[in-house]
Amino acid sequence: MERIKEILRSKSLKLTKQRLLIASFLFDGHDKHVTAESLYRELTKSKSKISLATIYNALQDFYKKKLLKKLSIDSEKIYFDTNTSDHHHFYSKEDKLLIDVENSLNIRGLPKAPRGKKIKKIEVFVHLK
Amino acid sequence: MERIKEILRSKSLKLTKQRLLIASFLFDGHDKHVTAESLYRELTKSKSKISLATIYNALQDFYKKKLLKKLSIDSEKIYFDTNTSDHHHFYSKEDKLLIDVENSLNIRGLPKAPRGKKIKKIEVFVHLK
DNA sequence: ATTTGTGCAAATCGTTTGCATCTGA
DNA sequence: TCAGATGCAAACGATTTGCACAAAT
Repeated sequence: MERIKEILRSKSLKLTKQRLLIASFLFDGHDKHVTAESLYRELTKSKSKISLATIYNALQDFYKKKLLKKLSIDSEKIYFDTNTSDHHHFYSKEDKLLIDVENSLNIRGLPKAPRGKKIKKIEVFVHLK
Repeated sequence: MERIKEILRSKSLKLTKQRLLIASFLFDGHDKHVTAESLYRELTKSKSKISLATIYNALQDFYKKKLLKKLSIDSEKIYFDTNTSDHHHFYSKEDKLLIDVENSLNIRGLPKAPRGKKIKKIEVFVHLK
């Protein structure tokens, strides 16, 4: 728990009951992929009382402080990834399944970015069936 | 125009005024990336009368008939691509710019798909800044 | 004549926001 | 104390849908 508090403190995020609840779940050492909805279901499963709006706010706050990565793999929902390192994903839409693919990928043959533009990041989604 | 009609007929899509308008614009021989909104703006720029709902319906119909590719690069909107071949994209969120990257990409180091799953397609988005 | 498409407006869904109230520093 | 967080409910924006009317086969 002190580890969790330290994470929030290091980002100047106030240690509220709700944020501690969310952060404890997200940053338990295991990589996780969540949506606001899935996180809400998970946290309210136990007796915890927290509103969906607070979840949305917290996810945005954590994302802005770079504690989470945002994945726009599907126009339907926003996924957040606790693994903030450079990596890719397997995605199964029907199973709502996201699996990390560590960045061992070697991509060759990429044209250079249009003039005036730089490459910010390369995102590879491997869609499964 | 006979070419456009043939495209729709080959997919058993009725030749309505609105679909011909949309298809003529989309399949003019140049690869295009559109959203429902951008297409609506484009088509109503001239005197053409067409409703946004019809655009949404037509895009979905064309997509289901594989005349368009759907790009979920951004959780905010759905982009449709008239280039239905296997290829990738540069994307600049701020410029709302999508550029095709022909499939000369060579990706190595990809882990095998989880058991029971097959790879449907690999989508590479190169985010620009 | 029958099937299919169109176009409104209303409904839906994920997400954001306004605001009164509460709470951590 | 008091800036910042919470939690409703209302607002939002993109997309979908129900349904009466119109058009294509």
